[in-house]
Order: sequence, then C-alpha cells, then structure tokens
Amino acid sequence: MTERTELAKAYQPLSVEGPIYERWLAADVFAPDGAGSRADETLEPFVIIQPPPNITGALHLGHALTSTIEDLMVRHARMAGRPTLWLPGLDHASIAAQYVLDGILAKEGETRESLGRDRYLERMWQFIDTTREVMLGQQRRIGASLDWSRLRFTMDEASSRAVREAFTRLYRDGLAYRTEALVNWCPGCRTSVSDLEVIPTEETGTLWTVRYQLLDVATAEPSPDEWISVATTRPETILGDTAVAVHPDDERYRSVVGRMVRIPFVDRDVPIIADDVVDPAFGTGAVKITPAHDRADHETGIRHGLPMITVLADDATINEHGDGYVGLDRYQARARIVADLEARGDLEATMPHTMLIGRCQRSNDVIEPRLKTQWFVRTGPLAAMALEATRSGRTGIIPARFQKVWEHWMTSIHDWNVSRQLWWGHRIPAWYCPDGHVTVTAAEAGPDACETCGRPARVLTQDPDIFDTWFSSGLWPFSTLGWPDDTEDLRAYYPGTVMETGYDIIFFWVARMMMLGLHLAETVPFRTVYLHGLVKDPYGKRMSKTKGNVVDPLEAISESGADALRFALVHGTSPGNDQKFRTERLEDGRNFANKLWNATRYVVGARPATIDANAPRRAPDPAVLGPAERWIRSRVAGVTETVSRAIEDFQFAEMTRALYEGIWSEFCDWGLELAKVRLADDAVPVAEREATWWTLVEALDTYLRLLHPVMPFVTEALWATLPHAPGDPDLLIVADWPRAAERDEALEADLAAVLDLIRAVRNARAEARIEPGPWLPVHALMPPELEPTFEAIVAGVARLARARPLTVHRGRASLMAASAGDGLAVVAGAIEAFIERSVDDPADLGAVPTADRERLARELAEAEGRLATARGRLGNHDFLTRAPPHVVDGARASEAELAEIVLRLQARLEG
RNA sequence: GGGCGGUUAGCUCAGUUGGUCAGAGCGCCUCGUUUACACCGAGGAAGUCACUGGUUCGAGUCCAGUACCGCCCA
Repeated sequence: MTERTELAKAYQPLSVEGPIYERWLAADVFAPDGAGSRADETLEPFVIIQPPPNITGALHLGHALTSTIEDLMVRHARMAGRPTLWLPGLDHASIAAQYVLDGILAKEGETRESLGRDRYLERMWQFIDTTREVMLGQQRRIGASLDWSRLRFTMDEASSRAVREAFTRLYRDGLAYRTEALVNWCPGCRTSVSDLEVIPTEETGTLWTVRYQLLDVATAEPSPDEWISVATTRPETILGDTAVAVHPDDERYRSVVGRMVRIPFVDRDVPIIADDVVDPAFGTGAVKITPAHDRADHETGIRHGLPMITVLADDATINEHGDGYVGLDRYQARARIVADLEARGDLEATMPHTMLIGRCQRSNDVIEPRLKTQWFVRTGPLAAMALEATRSGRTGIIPARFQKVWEHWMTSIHDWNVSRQLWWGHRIPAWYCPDGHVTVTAAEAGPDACETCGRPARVLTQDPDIFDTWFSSGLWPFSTLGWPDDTEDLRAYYPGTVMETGYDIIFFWVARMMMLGLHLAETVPFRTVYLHGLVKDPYGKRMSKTKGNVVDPLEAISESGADALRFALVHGTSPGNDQKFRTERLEDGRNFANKLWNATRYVVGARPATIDANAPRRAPDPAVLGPAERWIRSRVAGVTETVSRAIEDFQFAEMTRALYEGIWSEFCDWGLELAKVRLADDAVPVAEREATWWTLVEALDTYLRLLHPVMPFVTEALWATLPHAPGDPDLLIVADWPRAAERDEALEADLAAVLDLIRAVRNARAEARIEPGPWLPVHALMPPELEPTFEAIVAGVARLARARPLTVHRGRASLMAASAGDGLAVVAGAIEAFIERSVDDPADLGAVPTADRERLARELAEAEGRLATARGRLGNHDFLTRAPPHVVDGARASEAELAEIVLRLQARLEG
C-alpha cells in the first residue's frame, strides 16, 4: 500500500520528480514485457520507435516537444492496457559528429588525417561516451517512459548488420548501383552530401560577360573579329568548358550554331550548340557549358555527348586540368582568371547579380557539383511504393495537408546518393577486385573471393566510403526490432503505430523509412505519421545557438518542473503548426500543478472521521448523492469523453484545455466549494457526507488518471495520497485509463442555471460596491421544475452567494412583496432574485438604487437587442422553411427565454 | 516560378463537419488574509474574427481575389 505523506503547502516539483522516475524504473513498467507491465496481450500493441536524436547534440525544446508528445501517447496507451513499446535510440549522425569532433581536434592541433582512421574512430567512441549519458539523462528528466531495456544506437553491431544486409539486398534487387554522377560536394566536409543538406541561399555575386573567340570555318584558327559573348557567375569553370550553348530559336545566334570557339587559357576548341534549356533573356543569351561542374550543364552535356572535364580537386583547388592555375583555391582562381581575361581584353562586362548559392547545411561552405563515382539507391520503385502506401491509407499523414508535400517530393525524387567520404559511420560493404569487379556482401568479415572472377579476398579492396546516416536511419523502424532476423519483437511490434516527428524532417526520416520499410520489411513501417510544428522563439524565429535564442529544457525544468514544461509545450501545440514559446508559459503549467496539488491536499484532509484512513476507495452511494455530487460526476464523465477523443484525434492541446477547464474552472471553483459546505455541515447525515467525500476522491482519481500522460510526475505523486480501489496497482502509470461514465445533461443544465444565479448575485454586489464581507438576505424565484435541485443544494448556494437567509419564493407576487425595500434585483436566466441591502449609512440611500437601475437598464438593453435578433430570425420565412428543425426549435426556445427575461427586467425597472 | 500555412481581445493562441462561438490563458482594472491554493479567490473592461466580393435563410467557419508575415520546393 502507498504511504500517506503530509503534502507541502505548495507543489515542489524538484523534490518530487527524481524519486518518482526512480520508482517507475524500479517497478519495471516502461517495457511492454517488464515485470510491472499490466498490458492486456489480447489488445493491439501500441508502438513508437523513437526517432533517435543526434548523439552529439544537447536536447533542445524541439526534442522536449517530441518526447512529451510521444510520452503522452505512450502513457495513454499503456494505461489503456495495450502492450506498449516506446523504443529509445541514439543516432550516430556521421557528418554532424565528425564536424564537432574535428573542431575539438583542431584545437589540439590534430586532424582526421594526422590521427588516421583507427585512432580517429577511437576518439569518436570516447567522445560519444560522454555525450550519450547527457542525452539519456535529459530524457529521463523530462519523464520519458522509454523502454530502456531496448535502447539502441545506430552504430551498434545489430544496426551495422542490418545496414549490411539491407544494402546487399538492395544491390541484389537492382536497387543499389555504383556510377559516376554529379554529386553535391562540400569542400569543407570533404564529402558528398544529399540534396536535402544543401541549403539554397540568395546571395549577390557577379555576372561576368566573357568573349570566346570563334574559329574560322576554313582554317579552324581563331577568327580575329568574330566572337561570342557568354555570361557566367563562375569564371573559374571556364577551364572545364566543353561547349557554348544558345537557344535554337534565338535569331542572334542562328548563324553561329555548329561553329567552334576557343576556350581561353586552356585553348580547347569546343562547339556552339543549340539547346532548349538556354534562356535567351539571361545575360547575352549564350552560355558556357561545364558538364562536370553544373547540374544543368551536366544534363546538356549528356544530351549532346560532350566531354566532361573535372577541374576542381576535393579541396576545391584547381586540378591538373586547369592549365596555369593549378593548385589555386577556387576563389583565388576566379579572381586571377577575371584579371587575366581583362588583360586579354576578353572581359566585356561586369555586373552585380543575385543568385541562389547552395551552401552546406553543416559547414556553410559553398557546395560544388562534382563528378564522383559513388553508390546510389534507385528511388523510383521505392517512392512509388511509398506513394501508394499513403494514397491507399495504409499509412496516414496527420495533418492531412502534408500529403501534398509528400506527393510532390515523392514524385520528383532523384536517386539517392548514399556514399559519404567520411570515417564515422557504416562502411559500405562493397569490395573491388583489380579487374574492377564488384562484390557486395553482408558478411561481417567481407567476401571470401571476388564474386565474378574468384580472385582471393586479399587482393580485393573495400570501398573507403561510409553510408549516409539516413541510410541506417531508414532501417530504424525494423532494425531496432531485430531485423533481418525473424525475431519475436519484430513479429510483435512491426509495423509501428505512430511515427511522430517534426514536419521539418519528413523527407529525412519518414520518406526513407517508408521506402526502405516497404521494400525490405515488406510493409509500411508505421500506421500513422504525426507531424508536429517547430518550437520557435517569442518572435517566431527558429531557435539556434548562433542566434542565442535557445531555451534549454533542463533549465526550464529546474525552474518550473518537468510537468510545467510538458504542459506548456502540449498546450501550445497543434498538428503541423509552429508555436512561439516564451518562458512565461511555463507558469501556466506550474500554477496548474500547484492548483491540483492543493485541491488534492484539501480533499485528503477533508476525509470524514467516519472513514478509515486506509479504507480502499469505493464509489459513492448513488442513493445519497446531492445535485452537486451528481454534477461533479457528470462533468468528470464529460471531460473523460473529451480527453479520450482528443487523444484519439491527436488533438493534444484540446486535451490539456479540457483538463485545465474541468479541473480548475469546474471541479475546484464549483465542485469543491459546494462540497465543502456539505462536508462541514454536521446537520447532513453521515452517509451523505461520506458520499460527498467519495465523490471528490473519485473525481480526483479520474482527473489524475486523465492528466497523467501530460503531467506524469505531479499526478503520480498525488495519486499516491488518495485511497485506491481494490485491483488498482501501486503506481498511477499503470493504472487503468478511465471509461467515461453516464452523463446527466438535464442536471448539468440545472446546475448551470444555479451557478449563473450565484455569479449574478456576486456581480450585482460588486457593481453596487457592497463590501464582500456581509451576508445579505436573498430572495429567489425560479421555475418550479428547478426547485427540487435548488433546494437540495441551497446551503451551498447560500454560502457561495453570501446569502443569509436564502429564501425560495413560490410565485412572483411573493417575491415582489419580499423585495419592496432597498436592495438589488437580479435576473439570471430562468432565475430571478432580490438581494436585500442593509444600509449603514443613510447617505448611500440615494446613490445605490440608481446604480442598480443603471445595471438593470444595461441588462435590459442587451436582452432586448438579443431578443430583436432572435425575433428577426424567426420572422424570416426562409429561415423557418430552410433551416433544420432543431435549429428553429432552438431559436424559438431562446426567443421565449429572452422575452421572459425582458419582461422581468422591465417589471423591475418599473417597480 | 510552384506549393503550403498564418492574419480572431494588449500578448500567445483555441474555435473539428457553416446555425448562442465571439472564447481561453497571460496581461490590465476593482475588490479580497471565509483554515486547499496569493503559483490564490470574486468581479470587470477589452475584438467591424486582415481586406474586398460571392454562395447561403444564416459565414471567423465555404468559394474567388487582394495585402502583409512565415515556411517548403524549384
């Protein structure tokens, strides 16, 4: 049984959270097959494979949001009894990790090359040993109920094996091939990068117009007065030009198409070709073609069978093909070439030019398109499967509008370059024999011999490259479960239920997982893709370390508690939409936790002496429940419905809204206040007081369960202080998810009317500037059908309205007779009331009734306005005939009610 | 150039199939030490739902266009 501790006056998250996480761990409740699991094996499993965060990065608010939303879904599913797996992981992030480590090494005066491959990798493992613990610790702090027994790392042996196997199968199936092609080369990182890692940035450069000498048709030597002017932003690529192109319809150049020009410096003679891709309006209408260094030129080159001459080395210096400029950096070469062109008189014009430059996402270097022999994955068939999967609904995307983005990307996808010239990652399992034969094998030790010619392994060399990190990530939904082996986990938990991530990496993650999952694991990797928005700073800017506008989740947790951070993040999220985060939002969650804490503190302390402190929780006896108790139960049922539906619909902010409203504005503001009166009233029979208390306990019990997925710590702590029912577990985290009870809508409507009266009385008093202290006699008149309910909670109403005595009148005449003296008239919907006012200072007598009259007149004007609107609608024949009957009925009811209110107010004003 | 999202109270945002939906939190104003909570309670002020047309008996809610902001892709 749980220990009942005295609750502090205010919730202190820091002292509560750590021990609770330890209790969860000790109880072994995170794993679906853990000792503390209460999963019902007959239910469908709920599985989220966590998108593994980059092992070198500290967790930011985006990770916090991801963890919170996933944890929320997972905790809900777990409480609902489903076998629930949330599998944690870390990503080795090749390029990012190398970037960070290289920076550290640079400070020590070392480089990758100076250490050598083996020592470099040793350093990397040491480095990530330190970052790993930080990452995992952060997730624990936020309360993530991850199955740590299944923690995986993309570089562990099982993942490596999956990568080798996956690649081998793709190769065997003709979906992986090696070829020379144009890749995005980052000279800083010395590797190729994917299209997604190239950030197009608008920059101002220069457009140079350069004269190329035409050759005399007869002599094939430069013709002195004939030239063609081409415009270029990259003069250094002149060295690799193999043609000049014009548009076929361009009259200006029609006569020169087919003639030859001489490329400056390298003195290569190349043809003038005609091609539709040339934009006649750009520059001079004639462009130079460098097939080895430009994507568009590359395609043109292929169409026209042009030679492809690479003039840049890996470090972006001019290579041996750049006669006279060899060894110069690309920008030095550019400057020299411009100067030399000018000296030769071949530079015709220089003008500023705005263009898109591709920069490396990681190093910010300008990307160079270069020809490289690398491995590619054929995406056509894979993308087709991925498209079909979403179109058929086997995988749904939430919010749905991202389906369009998905379709567009999947239909315009290029083959995927998976080779990276890095060291930290999975080595490509391809071996080459001296004759150029390729052998691909999943065997860890490599091939025994060349597959083609049988030469022994010792003469084969392995491809020096590693895989793009996203290749191993793409296998994550199943490699984590044991694939390629037919494991129990794979059978039980694949495909996963939800893939939850930010929309910014839909292509990185989701696309690759879908393509590889469909091909290799033969089905979609997850049923639903849920995309959340980005967490931005208060001005709507992306948070980044360089901008200095990041909010550290750990700092936020230290200040306000993990629950407060979780609440703030969930409260502000809606599918696919960004949220602006300001730290003041944390206070909402902190205050809410405190409110809940104190409500529980009150309830625990208000236990009637007749109930044993260790008595198990039992449902209140329905026979002795008053309206307030029945109202509480009905409202709890209402909130339960809303919360359950919101979770199913991925409307997490709606879930927090409903709970905040239900717990604070309904349960605390009205339910507890009404209950207090009964609990404190010795005249109320013991059985009724007990039932009232059990009602409060039951309501809190349910609310704590409903709120647990969002605020796991405070709810777990408080639940421990409440009586538990037989069959309840020791920990809330594995307690049953509430089933919504029957609602009593008629009673809810009655109570709403009563609460309106209390509000109206308070309002009238406040406006009349009556001191809050004194109790004043109040007379009420209401429809007879409301009277029984009203009478049953009259003591509570009296207290909350500060009415003494509170008299219920039968008939208008009786009320009017009672309210003849000085006082305040109140019309609250169906209930009319009069507050007697005792005047201490006779000088006040004149002023107050005037104020009261003003208030009533204002209310009358408003009611009359609404009545006029209602009558206007009802006077419209089209409305009566075309609007659905229930709407018309509603309008009639509202008209009748307003008319009644107007009459009462008029009577008051005239009287 | 193509596509998507946003524009609702001073601020941050809800408003799911068009019919009391004009809302919440924070902030602001006025009160308040009734033993759960001042991380609180009571009351209050505050918005031509970006703009212009259209559809409809009825439009933040649907359609078209405009403006501004942001994002994605080329």
